[in-house]
Amino acid sequence: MAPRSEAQFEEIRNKSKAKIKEAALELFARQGFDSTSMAQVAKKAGVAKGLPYNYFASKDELLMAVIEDLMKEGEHLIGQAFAIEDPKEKLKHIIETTFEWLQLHSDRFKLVTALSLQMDQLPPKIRDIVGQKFGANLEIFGPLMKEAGLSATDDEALMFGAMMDGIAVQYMVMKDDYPLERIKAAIFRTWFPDETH
Amino acid sequence: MAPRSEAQFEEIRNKSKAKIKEAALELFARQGFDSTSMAQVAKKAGVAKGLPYNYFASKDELLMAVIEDLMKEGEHLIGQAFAIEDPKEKLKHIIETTFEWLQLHSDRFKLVTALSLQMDQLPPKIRDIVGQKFGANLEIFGPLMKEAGLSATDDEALMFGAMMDGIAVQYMVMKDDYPLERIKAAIFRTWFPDETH
Amino acid sequence: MAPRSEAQFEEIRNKSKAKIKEAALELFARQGFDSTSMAQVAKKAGVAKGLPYNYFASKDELLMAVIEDLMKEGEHLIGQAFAIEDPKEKLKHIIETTFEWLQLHSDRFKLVTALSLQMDQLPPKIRDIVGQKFGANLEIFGPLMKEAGLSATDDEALMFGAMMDGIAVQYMVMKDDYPLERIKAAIFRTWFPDETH
Amino acid sequence: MAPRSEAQFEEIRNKSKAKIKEAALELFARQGFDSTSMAQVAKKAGVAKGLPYNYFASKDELLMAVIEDLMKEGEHLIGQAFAIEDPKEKLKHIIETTFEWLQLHSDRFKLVTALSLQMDQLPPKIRDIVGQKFGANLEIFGPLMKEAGLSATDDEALMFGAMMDGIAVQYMVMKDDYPLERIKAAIFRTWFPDETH
DNA sequence: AATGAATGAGGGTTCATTCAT
DNA sequence: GATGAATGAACCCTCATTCAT
Repeated sequence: MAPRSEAQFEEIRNKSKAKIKEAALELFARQGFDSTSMAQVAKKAGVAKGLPYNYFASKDELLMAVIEDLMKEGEHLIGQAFAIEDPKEKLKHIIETTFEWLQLHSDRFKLVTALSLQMDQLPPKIRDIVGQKFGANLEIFGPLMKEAGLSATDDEALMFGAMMDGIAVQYMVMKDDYPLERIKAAIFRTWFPDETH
Repeated sequence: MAPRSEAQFEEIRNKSKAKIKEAALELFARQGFDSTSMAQVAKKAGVAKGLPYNYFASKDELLMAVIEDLMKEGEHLIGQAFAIEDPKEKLKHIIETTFEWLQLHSDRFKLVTALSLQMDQLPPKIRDIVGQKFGANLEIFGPLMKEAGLSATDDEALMFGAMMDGIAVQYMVMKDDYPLERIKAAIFRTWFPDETH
Repeated sequence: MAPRSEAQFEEIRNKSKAKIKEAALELFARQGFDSTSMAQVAKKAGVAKGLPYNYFASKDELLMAVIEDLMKEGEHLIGQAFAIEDPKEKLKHIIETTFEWLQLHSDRFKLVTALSLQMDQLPPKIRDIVGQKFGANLEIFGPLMKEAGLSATDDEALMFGAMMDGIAVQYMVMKDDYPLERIKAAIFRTWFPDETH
Repeated sequence: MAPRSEAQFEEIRNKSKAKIKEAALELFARQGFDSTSMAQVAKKAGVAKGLPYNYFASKDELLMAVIEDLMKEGEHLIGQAFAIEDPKEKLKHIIETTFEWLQLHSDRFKLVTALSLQMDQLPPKIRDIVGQKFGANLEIFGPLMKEAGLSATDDEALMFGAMMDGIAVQYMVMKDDYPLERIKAAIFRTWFPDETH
């Protein structure tokens, strides 16, 4: 019989990689990176213990791939927001999307945050990715708020960014005990008072 | 040698326990709980590898003891602040102390935050301690700000608390790259505009 | 396409087998058998990871085939020498060829020698091949030297054979640090003093 | 109860280290280094799987320790021989000891020889030890034979040394099929003809 | 109260081998 | 005949924990 075509192999590979990354993301996010064993990942992905190593050279590389996917997703979202013309709408959209994602995927936020907290002992490559991402977050609200006419100073933007991060962390930790909807409403009421929500 | 009295034994025990907890706190805080081995703790404490198990039934129990001490410390600080009469000064003092401690002991904040993020799989006892602490944080600023005449609504207090937590996390992650002084100044300028700093 | 004839298939098979054995020989010789993976062999041979198993039932069988080829090569060389009439020339030719091959293919000698040293746990078939070869070496110089009038006794031949093996091992280990040319010259000077070199 | 004294611990440690090294030597020698697992070593030594790592940082370090012991033993033997005044007796003693050890411990010779053959991929430290040992062997017979009035030239010494190595290798491989006694007798007859054996 | 040698489960990783196509 | 994805046993090593002294 003829061997499979390159395209077929490509598809198989992609599927397996996706399965593994998905399992890894879920487990890393829920239990933390250190507390997740490669065997667990393989099991959850429904593959043999050795397969992940066909696709990822090490546990660290798997984490990297997972994080990279996450970052791409994040960039995609931001990208979509930046396509919006109206500055106020743009900012609103970002805030809204953030809340939405926070609720939908708080585990993923947890993973990134937990990694950020132990950046010192992360493999350099991961450290770079995560660090750069975190730095970017800091600078995102300043221009946006100015554009939207919502803040006169960088300081206000800084504080706003801190608040958003704080909300995220508090929600990650407290989950259903956290008044996410209330604080979201409060934010919109405070910064977009004219509009109806 | 005369047999030691019960009190003497007690003192020896307490000293050993203290040494071990101190070493554990430092290592857990700096390297993370998972990345710290009991052997490292013992070595840093200057005791034999087996001794920690004379006082703490397991690594988890040691963590618990360490966290409990940390919480006590925190309560003590809050307690000091609450001794202040003037509501505005009380709030200012808490904020200032928070910043001070953040700079002095960001590692400890990191430990607690990292633990909070993986609460699901923490031993129940630790989970309770940490969770309760985090919950308390949420509720602390509301009354204080109202007392101090700084916020009309609970929502504002909620946002303020989130911001403080956000600042903490951002600082833990970025350390010297974070404009801590600037944001601190901005906070005081915003919430305590009359006064000189 | 016309269906290929049996002969064509045969040729294709032989080419693949040859490619794989060649790659295996080179890698086994350079890195050792244990340190060479089947994946490496396949890659070096330019075939898929599974193909070697179409031709060789296991890594051991592949080794066997490689060794067998090596032995055949050796026998061929010996055969050529034995075609020489003059006994002295015959012996000289063998010695010279040995040195030549030692320099050219010390890696292959290394492979065989290394295998010989762990014969106990070699698959029986390999053990037989290697063992028999080694035994033959022992007996080869006796008749030759007698024929050539160079040694009166079997003992001298035995010592001569040991020396040749010793030179080989020492050269394999020390490579360029070993005075191969010098010892070769010394041998000829000692056993073929009349002639010029 | 009082803890054991430092001397007691020292003794326990030494005993365990010795047990482990002994087991390792035997297994490495018999099966080869690569083919021996740490679990096997532990089992043969009668200790738990993890204990060897209390004493040797890695499998390589264990090998190093084993080799070092072997080298020390070798040096001790040579040292004893060098205490002999009469040059001829000295040489005879070395040769005799070599044969004796070869018979008694051919496995150990095998280990060192096998390692020598794969020096390229040995950890540098081991490579150095083994390489230096092998080099020393080359130079030992020259002075000795001259002293003993047995060889006029360096070349003869070189050939003699090669022969001794060759005998060793042949014996390691063929074991009981090898005429060790006969070749030993032949050597003495050739180089020490005056004496009776 | 204190010591540190010893245990063994479990984690990351490799690789010979199989098999559907 | 050929491909390479998939399997899983086995390997090296770490570390929480136990225990005799």
